[in-house]
Amino acid sequence: MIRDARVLRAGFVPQEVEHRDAEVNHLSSVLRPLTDGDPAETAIVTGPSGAGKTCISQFVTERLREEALDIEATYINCWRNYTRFRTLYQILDDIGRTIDIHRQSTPHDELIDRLQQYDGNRTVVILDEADQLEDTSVIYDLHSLPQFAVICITNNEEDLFGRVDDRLVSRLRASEHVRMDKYADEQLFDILSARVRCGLEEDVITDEQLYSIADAAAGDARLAIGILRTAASTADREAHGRITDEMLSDAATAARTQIRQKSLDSLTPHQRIVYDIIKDDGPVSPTGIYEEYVEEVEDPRTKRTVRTYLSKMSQYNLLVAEGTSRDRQYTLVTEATPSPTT
DNA sequence: AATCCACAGGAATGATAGGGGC
DNA sequence: GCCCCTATCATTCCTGTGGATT
Repeated sequence: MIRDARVLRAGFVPQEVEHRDAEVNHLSSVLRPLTDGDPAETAIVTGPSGAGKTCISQFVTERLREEALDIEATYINCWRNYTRFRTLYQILDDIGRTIDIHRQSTPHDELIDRLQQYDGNRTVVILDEADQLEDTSVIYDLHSLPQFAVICITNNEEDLFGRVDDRLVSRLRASEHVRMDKYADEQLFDILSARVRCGLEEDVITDEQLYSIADAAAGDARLAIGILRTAASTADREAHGRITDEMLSDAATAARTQIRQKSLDSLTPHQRIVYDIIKDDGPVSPTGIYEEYVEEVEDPRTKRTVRTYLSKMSQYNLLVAEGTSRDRQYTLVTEATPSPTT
């Protein structure tokens, strides 16, 4: 029933991108100078999650590499923990300059020097989720090196600009912007059916079912494909000839909880306790949370630290903060469960 | 209107862990 | 084993904000 599992995987870059011609052309034109060996501007790609930012960035760079021999590309996901050191390290690793670098005992400056001295091919560096960088100076580091072309991918450009220093902001504002929106349901449907054509046998899933996936995913292509993948693998495992509606709705909830679980697993015990307090007590004020927290643990951390936990968890989309100042309250992110119809 | 209070989050600092060089 | 490096986490101090209190 599964013909080609690759096309359903997260991170698969298709041969043809649906409904993103303008954005693809725009980004291509920014990177075009590279094919003549010239430096290219920094590009910023913004849009909500699952809008195809990562996909078109990789698609464009791959196509560029088909056209010109001497272009390298490296993809870095800055999501979580990506410090300046690790980012630089990974870039160097990808271009093969880490042979004699020791993971834990090399100064930053040494890494920068390596990059500066790099005299190999022009390289496209895709910084995915760049707004998640702990230390945005990496962008600055790269920006000033002509042999690297940078694509910064971010959900929200203000989040990114708010965290880089002023020198860079003005330069980034001047750089090329590719803005993307959520997919409409029909577009999502087209994307899904293209994947189904390559990935699944015939008649495994109906058009109506694809529409209901598109609807549940609310414009998020990554989520939509995730749902399709999970449902397909259930059907495959149970040796069912086709995907049932029940598998689909299970897959939809699974896809959501999976994302949440991943974030949850990365919490420290103390953070987890704070999370559970909010889960059990519903909307709580920061002081309420802290008092409860002090009750529950042996060696409580400071208030400031708990505040850091709270803002971290909101960033991970586990919590939402409502209200400002004194009436601020924290709640768990309400599970969005869009119903198939309506 | 002035003041107070709870809160958010930046910056600097310190403690601790772990890898490599010697 | 000691020294040097970085990472990571917590703490302390501090500034800014906005609603509440007087």
